[in-house]
Amino acid sequence: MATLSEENYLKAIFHLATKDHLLVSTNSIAKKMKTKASSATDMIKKLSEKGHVDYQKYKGVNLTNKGKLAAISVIRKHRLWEVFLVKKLNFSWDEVHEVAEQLEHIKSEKLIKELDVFLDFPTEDPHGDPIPNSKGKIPNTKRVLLSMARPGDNCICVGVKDSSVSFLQYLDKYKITIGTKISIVSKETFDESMLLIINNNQRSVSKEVANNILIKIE
Amino acid sequence: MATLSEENYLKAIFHLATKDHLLVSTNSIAKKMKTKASSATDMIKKLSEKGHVDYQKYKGVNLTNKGKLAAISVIRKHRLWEVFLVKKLNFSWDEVHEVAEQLEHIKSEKLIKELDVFLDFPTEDPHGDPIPNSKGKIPNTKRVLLSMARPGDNCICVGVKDSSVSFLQYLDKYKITIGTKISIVSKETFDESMLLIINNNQRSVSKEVANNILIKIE
DNA sequence: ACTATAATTTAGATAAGACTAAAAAAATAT
DNA sequence: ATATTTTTTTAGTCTTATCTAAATTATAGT
Repeated sequence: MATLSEENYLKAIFHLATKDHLLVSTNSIAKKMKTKASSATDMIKKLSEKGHVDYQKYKGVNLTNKGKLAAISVIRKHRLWEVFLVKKLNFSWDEVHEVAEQLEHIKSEKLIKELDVFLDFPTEDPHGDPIPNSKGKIPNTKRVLLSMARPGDNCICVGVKDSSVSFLQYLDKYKITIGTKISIVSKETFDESMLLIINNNQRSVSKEVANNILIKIE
Repeated sequence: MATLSEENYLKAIFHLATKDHLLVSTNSIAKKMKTKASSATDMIKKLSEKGHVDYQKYKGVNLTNKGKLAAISVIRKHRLWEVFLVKKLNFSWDEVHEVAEQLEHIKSEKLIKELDVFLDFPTEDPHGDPIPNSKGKIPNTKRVLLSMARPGDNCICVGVKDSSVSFLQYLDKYKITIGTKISIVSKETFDESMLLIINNNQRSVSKEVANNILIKIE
């Protein structure tokens, strides 16, 4: 059974590994965990001994199947708790993360099974991220970044890439949430900002914003 | 802000202190925490430095007002979570303790405030224990032990003193729960066992059982 | 290919919370 | 009142997870 700290590292490594880049560097882990590289190395060694990662000195780490399942289990809990907080306890989507970071470490098979039932088997968390099922399978939501859409496209916001408080509050301010319809008017070649129609208002968003909103193109 | 371990010690000290015996010994704390006396001494020193207890070497500890409020806050969370688990997630009363022991340490003012609202401001947990309010006031439920009742008394079970899994499962087996009506037929002077009528059946219970069921006499 | 820089690991230290063994204080028994 | 037992504290060690500083390996630039 993984400790709290081990679970957090596994989650970080999972989030850092991408389809084309499965090898995760010590530095990137340290940065994500907000610790020093030496601390990351220590933890990597422990995770390696426990069979959660494959580790080659100076090269980086790869999650093993065991480690991947452990990470996904934590992510499942995190996202289910987020749904609970928003749907049942009146949290807003920018308030849930910090609390879910704590709740995700509660150890009880029954708890998470029953929570899933109670919430009626949600498939997405309040930021539009998919909730892995109890077997560790992550539903495949084919979403693209708003920055990929082209003038004339009609889109629906289905999630966010950046779940930071400041970004979520930015979205709230302009009444952009999951389900919001977004039409693309034009895109500046100079700064990649985009002119949109949102809630019947024209609005311009920077490339930073467009790179962090996930959409479905109709 | 108290650490997880500090919170558990504070809770233990609170439960050990009684109206007539406010001074709690190192040994009793160690026993309750299932550690060694030396570990208890270490923690007592830390709690003392933080102003949670008054400590005199070799004499024992007393919760300060600050420490008492901290302990009650943990107990409030524990009991609210127990209500949640039973009422919303289909846990039985013998399954909740272990999970609530973890949930009680989640840090979020809003979480516990909203949980209270969501549960409609419960005043008792599934074992009949009173839930302190947000100010730290514990509702005064005047309950007595079944062993205090006398032949002829008609009582209602309002709680349990011992919340161990084995005792709660014993009660389930004989269909004794909160709200169950209990009439006292007689009491043996020899072993203090009691003859009762419960759910229209005569049943004899040992003094150990009678000493752990809390009742209200009608 | 060689040097400078960046990334990674090692070595040694620290804090929290636990432990054992031994010392000190308090309580109990004779 | 003294001896014995129990309780409590102290001293020193261990583990987990962190840190800094130094050493090592890898990468990039010329």
